Amino acid sequence: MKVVLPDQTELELPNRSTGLDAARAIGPKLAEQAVLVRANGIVQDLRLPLEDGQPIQILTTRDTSDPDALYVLRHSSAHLLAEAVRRLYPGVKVAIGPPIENGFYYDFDFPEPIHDEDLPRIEAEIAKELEEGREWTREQISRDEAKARFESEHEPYKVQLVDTAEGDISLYTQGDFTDLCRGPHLQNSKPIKALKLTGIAGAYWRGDSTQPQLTRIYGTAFYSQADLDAHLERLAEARKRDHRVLGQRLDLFHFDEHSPGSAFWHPKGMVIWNQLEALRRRENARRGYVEVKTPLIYDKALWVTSGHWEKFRENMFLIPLDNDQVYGIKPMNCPGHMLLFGETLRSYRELPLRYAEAAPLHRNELAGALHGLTRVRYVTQDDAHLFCTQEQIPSELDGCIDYLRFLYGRFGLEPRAEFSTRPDGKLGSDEEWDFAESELEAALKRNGIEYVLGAGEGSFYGPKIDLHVTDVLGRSWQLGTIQLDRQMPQRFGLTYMGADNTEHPVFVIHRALYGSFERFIGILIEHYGGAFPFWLAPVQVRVLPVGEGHLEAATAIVERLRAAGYRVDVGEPTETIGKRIRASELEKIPFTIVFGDRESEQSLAIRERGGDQTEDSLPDFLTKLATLGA
RNA sequence: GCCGGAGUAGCUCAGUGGUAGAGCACCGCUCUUGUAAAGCGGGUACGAGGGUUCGAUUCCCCCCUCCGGCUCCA
Repeated sequence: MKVVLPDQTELELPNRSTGLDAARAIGPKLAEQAVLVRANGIVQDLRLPLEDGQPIQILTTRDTSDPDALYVLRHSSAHLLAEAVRRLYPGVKVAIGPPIENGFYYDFDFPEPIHDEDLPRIEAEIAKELEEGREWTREQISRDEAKARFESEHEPYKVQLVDTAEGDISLYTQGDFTDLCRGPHLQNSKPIKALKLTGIAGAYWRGDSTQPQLTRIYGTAFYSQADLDAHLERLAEARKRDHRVLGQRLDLFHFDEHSPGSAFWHPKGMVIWNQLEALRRRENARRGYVEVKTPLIYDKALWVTSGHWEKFRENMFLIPLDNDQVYGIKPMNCPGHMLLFGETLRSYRELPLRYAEAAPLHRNELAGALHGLTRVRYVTQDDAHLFCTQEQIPSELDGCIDYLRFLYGRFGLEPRAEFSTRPDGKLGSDEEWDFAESELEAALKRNGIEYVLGAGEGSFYGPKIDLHVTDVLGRSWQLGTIQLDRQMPQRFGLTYMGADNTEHPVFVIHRALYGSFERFIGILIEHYGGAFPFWLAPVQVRVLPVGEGHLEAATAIVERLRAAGYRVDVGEPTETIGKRIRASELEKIPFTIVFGDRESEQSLAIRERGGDQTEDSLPDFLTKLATLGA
């Protein structure tokens, strides 16, 4: 047989040769440093046979930043962790231990809880393993054999995994630890030059909250200590961009224990909010939306009709009244909009009817799920409900997608699209979902949007197109969403009178493009690292009089700029000019004007955020600002 | 909600079974400033409740909040 190397040369090999055989055929050094092979672009264990004619690429310990090379390193590291834990904690049961983005974890069922202080001890045990050196061997056995083996080792989680696995089972052994594992793995532990355990957390077996909770140990590993150091440095840098840190430092918002999950918006934070609101209003109007306002609380009967009582009650704040009635504070606007639409018999001439409302919503999120602005209980969606005929669905979806592109382009955000399909416990029939899902998927394809499938991730009333972005800590958050809903209008008995003088069912598209103001602003803070573009900056220009004698002239400049509509303040000369410039930089104000003896309205000393300095007349500066406006 | 961790001044942190300290911020005074921190002085704090103890910020219990995960979701 032969395989094709990356430089297109062909390598002749005996039949059934493995990746390692191929490496050996090229050179002993390569064989020693090899960590895995990419065969036909797919990662494969070095111990597995190649196929005739395949293009192959051998990755080595020198591919220190290749994601696949890191993956295999970390996967093997997870096995070292398990070996160490089994030695230190007799009676522990092992579950699973995969590599993940930036590291790896292993889930254990400990007889006694372990704590942060245990980590150094485990790390030391792993260091010992690394010092001794470990080799991985791979074997393939039948399912029955594997099951018997893990049963005799009293590893119930492994037995369960075997039960649900398909085909033969592969095992990897290093030291005295054998794990059920698909691989691939390193040849030996030599390439693991830096390994660090990063934390302990609870995690449900198989990600299911009805299953027992296991103890997850997180760690990370690299091909060099320098890479680990750089990784930790990046984390520290990311932390500085964290919207919770910047929100405080830039005086944008805060949280108080008297209302967990509900932000207090400071004046500077409200500037950003209001800029987003203005953009939304302007663009909604341009795109044929109409603004409405609906109640915040409704009786139980409304929530029963909408399906929220059945599907969403856990997340709702309820208000019991004396007379056995219960009211619920709205977690979504849709039921109110259904009532509004159904208030009168609608004509086909009125459709599509696009109701927009950015009302406060309250969702009783689990206490442990709250997270800065990205997961709050008091949430404000830039919500809209598009009531339309079946025929209008494609064009309405196209309109939403166009709007999305416009909006995200405005901020330079590049979200990932996810197509979320029917969940367990959906409302409505499979046929209705077939239709709704096909409409959404067609819209994605028609508009050339790449997406991943979120099977079972849809809302209880309809499938969704979701937009996700990643925060500085690598967590993915959903922002915008477009959902097609047949259920809600049906439940509210909504119809329209067609041109044929009969009543037809109404469809509703639920759509929020920012998603929520809170989460969107949280993401923007991190996206810009607090250095907002001019049109969003809470303070756009600060004027600094050099001394007391310049305060009056500086204030006049401020007034001129304010009159032109800009957000401007003055930094009074209570401190040295150097210190006030520093403060202005730390507050990330786009322009700082220093005004002293040398300046006049004809020659302003203008410092841009970051330190660049120019000289400009006030009228020219105003002209320049106009080009930066929203 | 679950697992683990943490709550000391506005912020970042130190510290103790005998009621606490620093830097920054803030306030006052001095200086009168030229593109990322001028000098001196000053005020302010042990998350809530209960217990052990002569005495608890410190030890124990419970609650709350926050942090890292899990689950869940804009």
